[in-house]
Amino acid sequence: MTASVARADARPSPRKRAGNGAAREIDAEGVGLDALVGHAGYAVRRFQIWIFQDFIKTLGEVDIRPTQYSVLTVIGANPGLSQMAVAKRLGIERARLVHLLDGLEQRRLVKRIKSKTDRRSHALHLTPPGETALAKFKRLAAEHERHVEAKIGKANRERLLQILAGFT
Amino acid sequence: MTASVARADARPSPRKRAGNGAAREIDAEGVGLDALVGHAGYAVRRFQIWIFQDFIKTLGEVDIRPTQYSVLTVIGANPGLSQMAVAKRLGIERARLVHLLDGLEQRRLVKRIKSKTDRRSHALHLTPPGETALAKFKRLAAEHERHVEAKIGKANRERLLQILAGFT
DNA sequence: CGACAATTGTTGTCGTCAACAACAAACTTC
DNA sequence: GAAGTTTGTTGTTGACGACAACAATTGTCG
Repeated sequence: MTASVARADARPSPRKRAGNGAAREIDAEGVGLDALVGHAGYAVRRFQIWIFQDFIKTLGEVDIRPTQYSVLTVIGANPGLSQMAVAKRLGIERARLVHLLDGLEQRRLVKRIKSKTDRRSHALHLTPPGETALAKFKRLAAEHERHVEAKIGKANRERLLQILAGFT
Repeated sequence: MTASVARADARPSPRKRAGNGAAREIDAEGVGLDALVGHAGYAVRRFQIWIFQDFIKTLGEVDIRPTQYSVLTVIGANPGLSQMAVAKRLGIERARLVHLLDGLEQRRLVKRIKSKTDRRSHALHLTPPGETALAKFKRLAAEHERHVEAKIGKANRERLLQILAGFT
């Protein structure tokens, strides 16, 4: 079993009300995370929540969420892609992509064009206003990225991208 | 607009059917991610999905998900915590924690004990079988962590934990 | 050629999760 | 004691991942 690693910070920390049978630790200061501190998944989850919230807030004025941004970016860089290709590349299920494209198409950012060579599939394109809008989205996304840099540091952000490059 | 950075890899790559008005890029090889490669959020999201899937699979035999594990770990390390304290510490909404605890209590892993000093709050404790079970969960979680290490490398995993330590 | 398998887009359901809103009970503050 | 706050609870909404099933179309292979 190895030795137990029960408490992460051994700071005495002035307890609020260390009652015996009562609920302790009103604030989150003296609460130890125990084994959680050694788990990459926990840190990654918390960071991902923070980063998405900042993205959503920064792109709030244009009402674009991270997934929508990723879809638009890939279509913009690879016009004519099929829905399957986009879904595969982004790790989105094709069933989910249907709804995403429905929304983007209603907003006149994306067009589904019936393919001539394969009548099952749709060739995805940005509309002219979609191209203009995407340019603005990219500027806002770059601003969001600067928030990330300010939060964890320039070098750390680049190291992070390098470490996780295999998952993109 | 700066110069467009449309394709990430400039490899010729034998196209499947580079039709003009047709859907291209059946497989996900030649599809460029464009601006997404520079976004930490995208890489983090993909990594987080992978890491959670591995966690769920590795802890599949005991049917414990990441959030449940984090709740059990914190309660185990800080017996008597209130629901508010756990929710705050883990960044979970207290409304969500209610359902999580309902499930854990039905499985006899956790007990809600009415606090004497504050009759609103509950003091959270692991049951004896809960303690035993958590020990097993921790062993499985450590195994999952070794999967992470095998995936991104030992040094990279530690660097990652260090970079994201501020979010725990 | 023609039957059978595979693919593409679509619809639907299910479960997880974050974000709110509202509420009763209990506590705090003044 | 009245007003405001906190705690736990219930409910709703929406994004999201995971499946399953289906029609239309295409590919395969005997």
